[in-house]
This record gives sequence, structure tokens and C-alpha cells, in this order.
Amino acid sequence: MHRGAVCSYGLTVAVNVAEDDMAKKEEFVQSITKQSEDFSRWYIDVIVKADLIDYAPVRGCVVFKPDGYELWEACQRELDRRFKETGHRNAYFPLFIPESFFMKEKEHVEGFNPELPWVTEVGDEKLEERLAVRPTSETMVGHMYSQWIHSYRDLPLLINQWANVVRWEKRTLPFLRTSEFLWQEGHTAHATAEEALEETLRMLDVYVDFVETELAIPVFRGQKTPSEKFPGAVATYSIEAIMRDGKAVQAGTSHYMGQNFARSFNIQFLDRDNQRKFAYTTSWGLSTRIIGAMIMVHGDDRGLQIPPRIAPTQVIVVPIGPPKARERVVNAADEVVARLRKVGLRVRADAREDLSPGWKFNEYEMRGVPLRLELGPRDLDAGQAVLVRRDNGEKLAVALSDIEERATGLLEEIQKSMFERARAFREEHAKQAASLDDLRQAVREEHSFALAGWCGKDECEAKIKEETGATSRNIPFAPPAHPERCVVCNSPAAHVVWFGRAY
RNA sequence: CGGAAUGUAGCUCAGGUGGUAGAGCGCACGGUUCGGGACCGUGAGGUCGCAGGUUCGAAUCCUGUCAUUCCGACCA
Repeated sequence: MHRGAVCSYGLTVAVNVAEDDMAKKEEFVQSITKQSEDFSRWYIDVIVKADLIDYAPVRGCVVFKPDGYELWEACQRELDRRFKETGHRNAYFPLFIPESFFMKEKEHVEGFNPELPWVTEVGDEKLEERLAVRPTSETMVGHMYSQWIHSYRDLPLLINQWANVVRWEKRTLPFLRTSEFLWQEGHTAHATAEEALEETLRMLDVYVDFVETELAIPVFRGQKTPSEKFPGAVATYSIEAIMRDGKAVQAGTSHYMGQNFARSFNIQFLDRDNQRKFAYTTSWGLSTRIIGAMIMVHGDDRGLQIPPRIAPTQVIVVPIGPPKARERVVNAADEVVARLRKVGLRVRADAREDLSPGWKFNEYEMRGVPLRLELGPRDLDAGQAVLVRRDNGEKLAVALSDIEERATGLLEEIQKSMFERARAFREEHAKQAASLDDLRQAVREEHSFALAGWCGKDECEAKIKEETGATSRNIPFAPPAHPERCVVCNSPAAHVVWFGRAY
């Protein structure tokens, strides 16, 4: 811990300074647990240090701080645009759901009952009927749709809701599983099964497009096995992402309900042929969990790494210089910020005088800002700025005259290379398993997904979970291979399934 | 919901066998600094998670409770 400053000749001083810098770098990095050391620890360290969330004094609940909430706002912005483009409109349904509504759909109530919080009294008075705090809104929406839909002319009904929901989870993890979370839930009603199924898959594709384009997370799309489907659905489809520790996160789901909820809630319409028919419904949801996935897919030992397209701050401008040069660099920085904003970039300058440039470099890397723009006296003399990429650390001296073009181009490149890196990782971590041992090896030792044949029996699926800790993720529409036998019982495979350990 | 660990200043933590609380970092003020987490000086800041109990006296011992982390069961 001794500085080398007392040394009297240049070479020694230089060596000691370099060692000192290394030591400091180490120290900084140590404040975030290394991914390889303890991935869970790393995750918690990063989200707290990057100021995304704070724990609330209620079990399993968190506060989204501005930097975390802005990530969700970016997701909302991009998703909402896609929902509108596909003909949906937003509405809002109540937070409280009468107990009797849950009784109407047997599978549904059984599925959610263990995690429902209930309102039983108001002031000193007991309520006549208990009210659940919604875990999802199918029942309330079903009830309302039964009153709104009378004719085939009322269909399709395409509504989305942005809301908070509550599921009292036994085990929580910020973003990935909290007792209360934010999400969107789409609810649609259609005249025919074909149309409803088409909607279900269309919205799954909207999720794929959103997650891959905006969040740079490659996903596996497919159908859930019966044991993993939504309570009350005929079929559930999902997109599954693989984290850097090899574990799976279900990034979005889309459900085809058939007429199940329509029958339970009496959603009927008079068709062209003057016959009363039950509608076909769908629902689809994507939650703040996706932010956890983004962190775990892109983050590294230096902290967060946010894809430019959703980054609340895309470019951080750091003016550098001693007090005499201060005014000059700060003015230049302001000008650069204004110019970049003009072309639509989200840019901020950090001109705080009490923090050194080095401190800011580390800080914004930890916070995942994709691009840093350094502006010092030497740069101004040369008519340039230094751009530094978060994804690969590359430094580029760029002429101020074409800063807009270069910054925009670099952000696009970063977005692309982040997706490519994640995709390469996914390819390396997608194995095939011909036996239960293979499967265990793949998910436990190789931290991967495993593609395996499955006969379709619940027992075999349960056995896989028991033996390997992996659950079925989904049944891909276009599997990369076609194993013919069930990995457990060796009878002919009815499906090809992705298995993985899940969050 | 079961097992384990933790809870003391904003953060990380130290406080043998009970005697009224400390460090580093951060924060505030002043000054010097500024191209990869700068430095000096001064200062503010804690009903020791909460509630009981034992005791003349509890951060310390006991009981309960709440929260967080990890493992397991349950669950998307």
C-alpha cells in the first residue's frame, strides 16, 4: 500500500505508479463480485451498485429507481409501438378481483391460489366477498368481455393493459421474481379458433422481434409442455433466453385459451349465421423480468452493459481538464451534447468538478452506458473527441465535424455486436442429449440448454427434473435435430424439447 | 414453507469473558488537483433491524419477530 513516490529516479517511479494503478483497478473490480466466482452475487452487486433498484421494507418487493425504471420505460415505448402497429389499444382494469371470479375456472384458481393475497376487510368491517389482488387479469377481462361482446361485429377485440400484478412468491430475486411486478398483459377475443391461434403466434413473434432487436437477446421460441402451460390455457408458447451462467429465463409468454375462459365467463356472440357462439380468447404478457434477463445476458465483470437501443443514456460526455481549461471544455461538451441530441441521441454530460475523469470512466462503464465521449483540451486543439465503446473498450479519435454520424454509427455497431456475441454464446450453450446422463452433463457441467426427445408423459418430464434439476423450457417449432427416443423411457419421442435449469 | 448464514454510521465491516460504540470508504465545508476510481485539512453522522426478557447495567446473554442472502420444496 506504499506509494512509490519517494523513489528518486524515473524508471522506478513509473513502474511503481503502474503497479499502483493495477492495484486500484483490482480494488474497484472487487467491489463487484466476479461472475465466475458467484454469479448470483454478481447479479445483486451490479443492480444495486448501478442504482437500478433498492430493496423495499416489504418482503420480496423492490423500488425501481430512476435508472432502473427508465429501462422499463424504454421497453414500454418499444413494445407499445409494436402493439399499436398490430391493431391493439390500451385499457385499464381493476386491481381487485372478487373471489367468485376465480372459482369460475378450475385450473386457473388451482394454479394461482397459493400465491394470491386477499383483501378481507376495510377499516373495521369485514367484506362480504374477499377480493384478490390480481395475479393476472384473465378473469376480470373475461367478465367485462362477456358484457362488451354481442356480435361477430364486435370481434376481434384487441386490448392491452400496462399494470402491476402480485404473486406472493416464496423465493424472490430482483427483476426476475418479485412479489409485485410490472408488466403488460394483452387480452384478445376472436370469432374463430384459427384467428385466435394466429393472434397468439403473432404476438409471440412481436416479443421475439422486440427482445432480439431492442434488447439484443437471442431467444428460443416454442410451445410449453402441458405441465408448464398457463393455468386454464389450451396452449402456451414462450420465448426462452439463456443467461451467462447457462440458466434459462422465460422472457415472454403467449397463451391460446380456446373457448375455456369464454365458457367460464360466458363470452358469447351472435355469428353471421345467427348462431350464438363462444368466443376464442388469447392473452400474452411480458414483464420487468426481461430487464433481469438483459442484465444477465450482457453484463460482465465490470458491470452492466446496456444495449444502445434501450439505454436511457446512450452517450456520456466527460469533459476533462484542469481548472484553467474548465470553461473551454465544458462549453465544448455542452455544444456536443446539443448536437447529438439534435439527431435524436440520448446524451448527457457529466461536468461535475469534484470527481476525476478516471472515476467517471469506471462509473459509467459499471452503469453500462454504451458509448463514452471524452473531451479534453488536447482534443479541442486537434478538433476531435475520443469515443470509447463499452462493449470492447475500443478507443477512437473522431473529428468533431462528423461526431453525429460517427456516434450514431458506433451505437448501431455496438447493438449489433452485442447481439452477435449473445447469439454465439447461445449456440455454444445449446447441446443435444441422447440420454439422461448427457442431459445432466449439459445442464449442470456445461451450463447449457439441452435438446432431447420426450415421449410426452408427465412422469418422464418429472424424472428429468428430479435427476438433473432441469425443467422443460419449450418445444421448438423448428428443432435443430430430431431425436427419435425419449431420453428417459426410450419409447418413441413425441416431441423434441429444450431443457434447462431455470430462474 | 423447511435448512443455513447475516442484520452495528449512507456503504463495507471491527467491537474475547455484559460496563453506555469504532475504522475505512462515502458525505459536508475550505484549499490544491483533473487523459482510467487524486490529495491535504476541518467537520457532521448511530434509540446497535424491531419487540419482549434476564441483569444494578445489554450491541454483547435468552425468547420471539421482521428483512436480506444462499440451499431445498413450491411456483412462472
